[in-house]
Amino acid sequence: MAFENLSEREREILQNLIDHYILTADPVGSRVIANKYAMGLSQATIRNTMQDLEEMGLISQPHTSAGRIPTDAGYRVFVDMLLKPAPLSSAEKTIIQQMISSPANRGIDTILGQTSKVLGDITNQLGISISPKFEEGVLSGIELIPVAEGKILLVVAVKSGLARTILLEVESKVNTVDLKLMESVLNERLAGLTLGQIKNTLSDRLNDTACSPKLIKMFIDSETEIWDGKLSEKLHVTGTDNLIIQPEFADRERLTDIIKLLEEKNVLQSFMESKSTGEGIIITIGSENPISEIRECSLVTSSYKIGKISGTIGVIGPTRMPYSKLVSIVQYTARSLTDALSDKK
Amino acid sequence: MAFENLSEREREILQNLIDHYILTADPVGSRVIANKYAMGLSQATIRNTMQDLEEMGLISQPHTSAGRIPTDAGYRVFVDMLLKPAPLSSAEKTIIQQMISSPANRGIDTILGQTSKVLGDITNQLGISISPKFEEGVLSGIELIPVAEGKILLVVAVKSGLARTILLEVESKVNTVDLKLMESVLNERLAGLTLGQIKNTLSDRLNDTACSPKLIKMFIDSETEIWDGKLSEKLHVTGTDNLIIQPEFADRERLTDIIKLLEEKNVLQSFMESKSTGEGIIITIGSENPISEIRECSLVTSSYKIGKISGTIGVIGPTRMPYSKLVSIVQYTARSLTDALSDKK
DNA sequence: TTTGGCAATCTCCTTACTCGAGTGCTAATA
DNA sequence: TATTAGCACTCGAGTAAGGAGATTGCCAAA
Repeated sequence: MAFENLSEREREILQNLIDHYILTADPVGSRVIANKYAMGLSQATIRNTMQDLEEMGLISQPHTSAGRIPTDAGYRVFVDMLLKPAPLSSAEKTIIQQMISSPANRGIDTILGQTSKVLGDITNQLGISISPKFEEGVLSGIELIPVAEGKILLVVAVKSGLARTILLEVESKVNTVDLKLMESVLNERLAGLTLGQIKNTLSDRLNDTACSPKLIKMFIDSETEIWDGKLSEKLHVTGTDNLIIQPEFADRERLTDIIKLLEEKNVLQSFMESKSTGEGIIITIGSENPISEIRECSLVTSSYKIGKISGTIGVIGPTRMPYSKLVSIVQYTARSLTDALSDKK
Repeated sequence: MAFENLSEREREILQNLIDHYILTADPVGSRVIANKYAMGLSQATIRNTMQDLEEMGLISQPHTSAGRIPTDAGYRVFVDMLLKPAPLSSAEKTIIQQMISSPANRGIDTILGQTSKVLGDITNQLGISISPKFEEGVLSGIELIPVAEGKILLVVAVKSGLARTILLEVESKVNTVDLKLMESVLNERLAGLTLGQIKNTLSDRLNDTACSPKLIKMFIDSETEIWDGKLSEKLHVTGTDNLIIQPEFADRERLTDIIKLLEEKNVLQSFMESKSTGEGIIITIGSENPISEIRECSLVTSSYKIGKISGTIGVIGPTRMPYSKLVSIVQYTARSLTDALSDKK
């Protein structure tokens, strides 16, 4: 649908209506727009335009004697054509920076936890962060460390300076020499590949080696655990309480649905990862959303980088969310996060 | 308060009342008890006894024309004197076993995640699990692995076969020889101590060594991150949706309070850890609880062991919870968890 | 000691009704 | 032709009133 040919007046009214609705959560009537937004037009005129907007499917009436509220399509137009990102206050910038980068020497996990927290806090929505997609990482080295009888710690180091560790089990004792051999074979054959590539070709690559079959078996067996990013990628969610307060979640059932979704984690995770690619901000509005539990919510997502690996952060809230503010916040946070993480490299 | 001298009848009525209230969440009247629980007594007699119980502070009336509901003290007496643990069905046992122990080779974190999930699911309450108290662990070995320019992966292995890894940063390059030296010094001086002990005495123990001062500095700087268990202990919470459905959380404010608490994690964590010691089940009822957000909730906790290190699991729900069932479930789960974890040793 | 009976109490639900907000339409106006 | 004032109409939210139902406490009888 092409809404580029909306008249100036139609745009203005749509904008004011949405602005006001975002603030109050109450259907907006012509009176409010005429008075509060001093457009120099009478209520009647505004009513006429509102009728037009309704015919176009951009706004709707909950019932006859109520004002109008934006439809998902209305938000879409608003976001695409009318959105003016709201600048962040310096206080906001400071707090984002502080939360993300304060104590050095913390794991990326902690940092992402902080990120989702700061997102949740300053947006008053659900703040989300997802750890980097390990599969995109290029292997820089593998280390095998015996930690106990039958337990071996596998360290997978990735170019951007990330490392991942997994405790493997192997039947009976393992000879140190065997272990060292295995280690060097792995390093030789796998270095420079992305973990994703390794995942798909591992068994081939381990075909003809002099390594202990026991160890090879262990590797093949734990293939998925080791190389599949999903298992190590974590979803951090903060600010559920913000959601509960929103009038759109007064309905208990809708609330339980979404909270279940948040606990499930993996559904939301794959969806968000599929969304955010590249630099920009991506906004997904209400019914555009494939996950039924959040059909009445919008997402604002962006991605951050650590070296060449990317991850996703974002915000979820009711479709009636302060988009202009959120866009700026998410964008700024994503950038800060990228900066913070590359400092450490 | 000594309630040992409750008459047989008083006990029976209290028991029936609580049983019924747990089921329905509605105040229980004399009529229900007389009919449903066929005690061979008239309503009037039961009313009399109920008055007595109310005077003792074990039950109370929400308002004049309502039935009675148990007070916290009433639940206490119920739990201490009248509780008969309900046996688990074999289906329940199976599902607990499966969830906890299915795929081998998973990290303890995943297992604990599964544990809280199964607890939440089969109890219909909030399932909680906390990772083992690392501080109790006895160091079995330390390993320092260079993973990238200025980044060193520290592996702390503990006797029970657990290992913890932390990515440390150090200014500029580090000589491999220095690293090896540091490693062996650490192993020499710290092996056999618990991490808690190390935490308190580390700087002393590193006094006069031939190690690179740069590395020593790194260790001293990151002291807390490395040895403090709190940072690596995780709290898993599952089943928030179960809570929302409960009528006692119809009040939005109470709900937000508790959800904030759950997101905070550390408050709840230290409280639960302080509770569960040793083998048994510990039940904390409503106002016995120091955390104000859960003054209307009860906790059923127990602890599990991995080697000599212990951790906590449990369940949170409204004081009106099916204690007899929960006790059995938590107990069985804790034991299964201990078993599952020691299998792996 | 127990029980039947009864007045009293209080919540919850239903119904009816008013108030106010907002619309859409029509006719007048610029 | 575009805008506006005026007005009848619609509908939801909130309030008040009036039962219905449940349960109690107490008294007198068994």
